[in-house]
Amino acid sequence: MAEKTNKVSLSEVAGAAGVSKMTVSRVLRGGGGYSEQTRARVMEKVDELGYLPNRLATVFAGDTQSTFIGVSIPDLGNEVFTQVLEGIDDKLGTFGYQTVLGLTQHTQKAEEDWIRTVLSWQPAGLILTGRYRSARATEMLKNAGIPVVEIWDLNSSPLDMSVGINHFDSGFDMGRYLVGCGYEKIGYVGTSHNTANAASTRLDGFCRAVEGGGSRVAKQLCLHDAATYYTGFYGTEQLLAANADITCIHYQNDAMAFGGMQYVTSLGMSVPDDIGIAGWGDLPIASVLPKRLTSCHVPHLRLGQSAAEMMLARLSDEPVQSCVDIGFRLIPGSTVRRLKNR
Amino acid sequence: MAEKTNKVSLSEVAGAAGVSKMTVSRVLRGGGGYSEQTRARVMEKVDELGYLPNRLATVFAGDTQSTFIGVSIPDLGNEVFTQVLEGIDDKLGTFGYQTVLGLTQHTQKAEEDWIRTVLSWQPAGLILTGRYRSARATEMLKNAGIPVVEIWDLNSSPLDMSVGINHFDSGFDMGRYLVGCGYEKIGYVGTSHNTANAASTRLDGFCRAVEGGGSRVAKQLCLHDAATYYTGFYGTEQLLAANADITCIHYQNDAMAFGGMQYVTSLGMSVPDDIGIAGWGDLPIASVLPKRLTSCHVPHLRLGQSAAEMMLARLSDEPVQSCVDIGFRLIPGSTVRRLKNR
DNA sequence: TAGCCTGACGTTACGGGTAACTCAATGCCC
DNA sequence: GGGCATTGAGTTACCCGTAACGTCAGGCTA
Repeated sequence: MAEKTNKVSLSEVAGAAGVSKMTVSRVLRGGGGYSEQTRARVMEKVDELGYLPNRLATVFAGDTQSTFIGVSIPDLGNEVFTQVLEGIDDKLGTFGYQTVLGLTQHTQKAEEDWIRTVLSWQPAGLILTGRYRSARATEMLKNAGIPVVEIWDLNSSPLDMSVGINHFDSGFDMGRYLVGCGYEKIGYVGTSHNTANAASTRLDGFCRAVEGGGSRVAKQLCLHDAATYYTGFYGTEQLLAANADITCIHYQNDAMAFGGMQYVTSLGMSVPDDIGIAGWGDLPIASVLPKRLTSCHVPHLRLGQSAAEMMLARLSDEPVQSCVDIGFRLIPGSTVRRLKNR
Repeated sequence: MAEKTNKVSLSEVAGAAGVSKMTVSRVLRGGGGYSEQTRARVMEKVDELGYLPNRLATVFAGDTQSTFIGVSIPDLGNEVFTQVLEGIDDKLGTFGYQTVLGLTQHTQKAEEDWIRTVLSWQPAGLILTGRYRSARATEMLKNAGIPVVEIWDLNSSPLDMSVGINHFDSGFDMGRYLVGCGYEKIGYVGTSHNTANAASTRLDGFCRAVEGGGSRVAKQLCLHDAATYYTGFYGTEQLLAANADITCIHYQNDAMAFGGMQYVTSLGMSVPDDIGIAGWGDLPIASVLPKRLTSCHVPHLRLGQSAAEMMLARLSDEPVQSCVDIGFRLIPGSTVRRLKNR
């Protein structure tokens, strides 16, 4: 690498303009304390030399906060999270903050390592997905003394702030709805990287509702794979191979549901006459399907924006509600049938 | 905000351990120059106080490079870019670098602003999507003296390094293929945020091939919207409303192609008997469709990884090929028909 | 004309690490 | 026991901005 990045510093500009670096600093920050003549000469040299300030020095000196916000999400393959991330980055960017991305790959180890590293860069705050993390990570976060927003899972006793939805309730509602539609043997296809995450919380709620309603979850299939189209496809194949009498399948998200729907269609089955399909998340693909996909709408973009807003409010010392339930809405759709009896 | 982040510094650890901060620094970096006894006592205090190094200080002092890599992509709603980003972040993370995300929203202005800001944080390097940027941005990049990888569009005379594909050729191949299939009136549906981007370069190549082959592009529809499912759906509606005799439609990407396919299917048309559909990018959704979608495969994840590898190589002063063509592969698929004549 | 104020700057110190240097104590050889 | 390398530390300077304070000339007041 360029042995000595030929960065132009304040003092070089100062030297060129024939003033002290303090004067240059004053001109650049525009607080006054210099003559118009000096300002013009300084700005001329700034342009000429292509001076770019070194924010490291400012933050390092403790004169100001950094404008980094660390944002961790599990992965980018799941559209659910990319939408949340887009909402966050959009809002943060508008207010001059930068997103430092962390992909935790659904492991606490990766998250802990990332937190340690990113904290060493003195971020202004962190936005983290999920509520379950290692004790060491929690301790570092507490010691860091910076705002932390935990998103996705609503955390009623957050480290600092939290915005998300109640995944248990969301799963429960879906379970109750499917039971209410008259389904008695219901399957579930999802992925499982570990047991402490939002999807498994939804599954818990789902099972509770289904079993409480007198039906049963015939089979929960948790594949160790990405939660996307093809996983839904082959997961459905596996599920039906072992449980041919299942009449309805709930999926971890809409992408998997679409994959599953493609599989059952390839068998010549019809949705919802032969089998019911329910997804989750109300992803964009659902907008072009011939039948409205039974799903659960979550305002992903809004969730991300809210998280960013809470962070920004905290950073400017405004009052912040520490726990925000962004809400969800069950979408009945037409990929499950409504039986008359019941 | 916490008035004075109670960060533990080296000297505090030094004070607690009864040594100088230089000794603590030596112990933490493990280069020797201290006794086992001292090491143990220092480490004990480090753990006790929860000391986290301040990387800002190190980089600021110029003793070492930062481990930030700025990565800009147009948006997160296009799966094409999220895959690239995932490839980049994965590789960078493995080698201890952090991704600072920038979403340029397809505008040079946003990219320029982001570049200016991110450069002030002294990143180790930048990875930028696309090859067209403002003169001012280019100048800043040149002055920065850090490695820059331009991705996506192959740039044969890059600022520094480039990895991507030849979009013109890719569009050309698709055009030639569709003409070869016997289509004579072909439509195109894409989006256009500005004219200087990869998609429009593909469109240029596509038109050239189609017209050179004696067929014609009956209508190019460039919507000012996100390049995703629903845009493909309603774009197709618009296209066919005005040009009912089009027999084949090429889309900017697979998501739009899928949206379009849903629209024509909703009209009762059959693919490819009544109309041909061709996408681009070979996105995951294609893996579950009943008919293989005619498309163009691009190794997105690999592209991202290559970009990161080139960056890492440059950062460790290894020789790097400055221009890498990652290649694409036309996927004939079965959503276009092959006519016998021609 | 001394005294005070103000505008326009310069000077100094600081932050948290690290390189480069200095220094004291110890061990070892002849 | 004196000379010399080795080990285990401490000391100083520096990186780039900014806060806080100092300086100095000129204008105004009493």
